Amino acid sequence: MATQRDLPEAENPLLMKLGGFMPLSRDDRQAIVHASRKVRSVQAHCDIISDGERPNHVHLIIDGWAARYKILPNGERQITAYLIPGDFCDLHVTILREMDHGIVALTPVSVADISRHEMDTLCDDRPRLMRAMWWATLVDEGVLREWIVNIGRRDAYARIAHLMCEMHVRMRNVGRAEEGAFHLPLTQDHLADTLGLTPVHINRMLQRLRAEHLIELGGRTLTILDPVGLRSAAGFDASYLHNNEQNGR
Amino acid sequence: MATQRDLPEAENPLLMKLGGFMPLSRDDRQAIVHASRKVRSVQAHCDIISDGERPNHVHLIIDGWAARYKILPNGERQITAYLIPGDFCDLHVTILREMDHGIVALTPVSVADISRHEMDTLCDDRPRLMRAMWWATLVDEGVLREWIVNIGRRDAYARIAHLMCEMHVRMRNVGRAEEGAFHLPLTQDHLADTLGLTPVHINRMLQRLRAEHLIELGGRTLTILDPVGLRSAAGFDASYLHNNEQNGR
DNA sequence: TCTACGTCCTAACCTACGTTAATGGCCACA
DNA sequence: TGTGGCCATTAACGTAGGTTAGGACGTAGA
Repeated sequence: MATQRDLPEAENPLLMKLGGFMPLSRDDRQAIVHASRKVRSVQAHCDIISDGERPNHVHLIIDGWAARYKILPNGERQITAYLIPGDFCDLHVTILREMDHGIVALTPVSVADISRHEMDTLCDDRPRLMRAMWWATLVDEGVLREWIVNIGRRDAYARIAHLMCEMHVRMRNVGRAEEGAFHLPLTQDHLADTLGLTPVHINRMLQRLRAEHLIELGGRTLTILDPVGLRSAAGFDASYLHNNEQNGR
Repeated sequence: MATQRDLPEAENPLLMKLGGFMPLSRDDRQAIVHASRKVRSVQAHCDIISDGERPNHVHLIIDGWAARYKILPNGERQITAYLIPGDFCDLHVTILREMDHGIVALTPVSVADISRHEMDTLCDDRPRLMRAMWWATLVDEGVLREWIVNIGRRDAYARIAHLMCEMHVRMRNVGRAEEGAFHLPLTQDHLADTLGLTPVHINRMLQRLRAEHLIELGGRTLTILDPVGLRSAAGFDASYLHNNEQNGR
């Protein structure tokens, strides 16, 4: 399962992500490449970590999409985050007794398993790296807050547009988007479970976004035809993503 | 402004909160009491930290209620968290360039300002304490996720009930609730801005919760008359709060 | 070639919640 | 002893989004 070939630096998504926050030394970069060497494959639709589990490793997404989700007693599902290359599933969850939610692969996913010990030495030896990973968790928290705002205070149309804007920026940050087009492997059911809507209504709003020439969506690829229009429909302000580079485009 | 009298241990909410996660040594306890000695008062309705600010200190709520909030371009407000005694406003926000939201005092609030330096030495010298504070931030994250589930997938009635259950557990954890009654200094407008509803509809649902003898609410005090009934109306499962003690009651 | 299944799409109808607006209680302050 | 402001409450009415139930299409596997 585990391949031992190191990813070339240019393809390492964590490197790209953290590099967008602060410049990293050659040693820091190599330490990251080294830490993410043990890559494992997970099939689509399989849990990477299940609710109630107590993981021994820290899991880092190298390739593919995953979703954090919770199941309600009545069987309904709420997705609380999307995880894309460069995202940690459970950066410090070893402190808690057990997972209070599950993480499922939406596509075939490559995960790097990083042992608790390896993580500790990484943080101890490389304070700048630790700082960069702190930054990443704080951004994740900011994203959670923005999702609350999104679901709580925007209508269905703006909600979808906002999610698209966010995922576009995040995909660009790890070199997974170009020219406003990127891989969005979500069904309308996923979108519904993410945004607190029904699949039927998601469909209606997608039609509208298409009719207004803001997006093209098909074959699991999203193309943003009119970035300015989409952002204004969403009321999107990227500052909560705390990127160094100029935000938005 | 700042009073120099140390809070007696029994009244220090952070001590109570962290103690609910792991037993703390005498030295750890004194370190916390010492760190929270510089207490400052903030009037109700004033920002403790404003959007865009870059705080120099870490702020710890010692007494009173505060709310994290974001304002949308159209002027609407979404509250993304309630902060009660023992909660940090911005535990590691010094890493980010600036705040991406504001924090407002809902009642007169006592805040302890802890300098960045003091925080660092606390973490360096007392690894157990650092671990306990990690735990607290992870729980905060879990709460954010649960709020997404709450707003996304529960109806208005269950949403309100769920918030009440959560705040009850959290208030109990810091010794601020007894016999199912506690101080809830929120207007119906606050509840609306928290739960993605309108004040009018909040009112309707409160009437219903009262009519069904689940709660009493008045004079800024919430009394939970029927804890089991309220929890079942909410679909509340406290495991996301990761307490040591038996959850729920 | 047929069947099974997942996904997208649409239509008709329904309801939980929003909107607007008015009333009354309470309390601080003149 | 008023008066203004905040807050809770209620009613009448409007609508965004939910529900139910289909049909069309593509793909996988027998």
